[in-house]
Amino acid sequence: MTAVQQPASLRERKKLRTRQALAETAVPLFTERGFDETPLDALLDAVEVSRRTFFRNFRSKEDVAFTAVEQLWSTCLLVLDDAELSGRAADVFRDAMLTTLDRMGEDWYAHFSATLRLVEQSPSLHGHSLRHCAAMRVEVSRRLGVADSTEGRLLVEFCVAAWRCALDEWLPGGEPGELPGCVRRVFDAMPRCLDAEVRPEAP
Amino acid sequence: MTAVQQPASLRERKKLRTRQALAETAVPLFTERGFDETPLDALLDAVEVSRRTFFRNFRSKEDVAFTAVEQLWSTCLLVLDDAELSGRAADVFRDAMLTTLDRMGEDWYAHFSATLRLVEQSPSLHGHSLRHCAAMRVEVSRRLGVADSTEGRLLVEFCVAAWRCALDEWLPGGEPGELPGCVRRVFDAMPRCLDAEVRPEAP
DNA sequence: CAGGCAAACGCCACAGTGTGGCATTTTCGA
DNA sequence: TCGAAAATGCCACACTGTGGCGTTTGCCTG
Repeated sequence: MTAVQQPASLRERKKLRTRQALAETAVPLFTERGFDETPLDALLDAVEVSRRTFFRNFRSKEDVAFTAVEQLWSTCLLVLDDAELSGRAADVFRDAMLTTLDRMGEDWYAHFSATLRLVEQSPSLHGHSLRHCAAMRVEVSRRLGVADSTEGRLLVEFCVAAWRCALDEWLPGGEPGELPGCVRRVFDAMPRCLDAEVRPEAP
Repeated sequence: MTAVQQPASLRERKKLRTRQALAETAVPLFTERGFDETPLDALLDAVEVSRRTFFRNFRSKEDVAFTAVEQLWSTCLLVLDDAELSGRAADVFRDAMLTTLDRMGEDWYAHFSATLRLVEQSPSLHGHSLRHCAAMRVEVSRRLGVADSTEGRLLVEFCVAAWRCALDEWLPGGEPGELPGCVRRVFDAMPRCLDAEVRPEAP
């Protein structure tokens, strides 16, 4: 896994264990019963945790379903911090994301794709996902140092949009090894898309 | 205003009047006291409407603050329906949006900019805004007939992102006459943004 | 114009999420 | 071994959104 193994204190390990139990239980549970149809109490009963402790670990019901997504992005931001920044910003972002994907383990891919399928089904989760993307745009802009120009802000919006498109293309299959290819394909399509022409519909 | 004047029946006029009263009261009220800090009951007391009727008119508390935004997009979709679709999809979208803006009245601009300022302050409203944009992407994709290719989906994402950037540039001033200029500027910047280079930060 | 009909309304009660207070248990460090 | 800090569980509360149901209001026909 990507999480840095910090045995740390017994207390922190225990807290992290309940966090993990909540996240790993939540995704299958929500998938089976539906996100909006599943009361939070169902998860709490399953993991045997009180509401109070849950909300100390996660900000919201949506949050607990997003562990895999947040793991990805926190890793990606670390990669960006360590990367040497030079060249086209779009390439830098794409390569950072590819590096990030390379660091993820097999189990993460399973958890991640399950999360994406879940997000597609629930409007509230979809909204949460979009908000998360917006937050990531801010962080990425800062790290790429392109936040102060129109072109820069447009580019970051564009890159995150491309990332989402790559996920859309990947999801039906969902094979871990295929995601990097989807990312490359979509990023290659970016320059072409501006010349896309409308197709007079004929339904 | 953009709303088609349909006197219709007395009943419908009455219903529409309460809808309008709610929307026009909501934005200043939320602006003054903060969106999350203002209970819905405060608005209901101000307009003297029961909760039941409120939720028959609006789907959520966020929804009532979005009237101006929805007016814009419903008009824009109508413009797209009537427009002859040919040429580059990005240009078609930009021109449709410019036409739409031209149809809006002075009072709408005031309501709209107030709404945008409100959205910037509240996380939940911001999330609602992003979800609304996603819904509009679907509608625009359908109308432009570009939903079936990677380039097409990328383009629509890109266009809506450009629209949001234009709003960001316009908002500080907020003069009605300046928004079309912002839109043109940002759309002109789209091809350039792909070549944007990272700037080695030096904090 | 009278009276039935349907739509809109208001009131009530409920489920669900998220927050704060407070006592209790568990863990860390001295 | 003991005190401090942190995590937990329990309780109560505010707020949003929904459904039931009786009542009012406007519409439309005889």
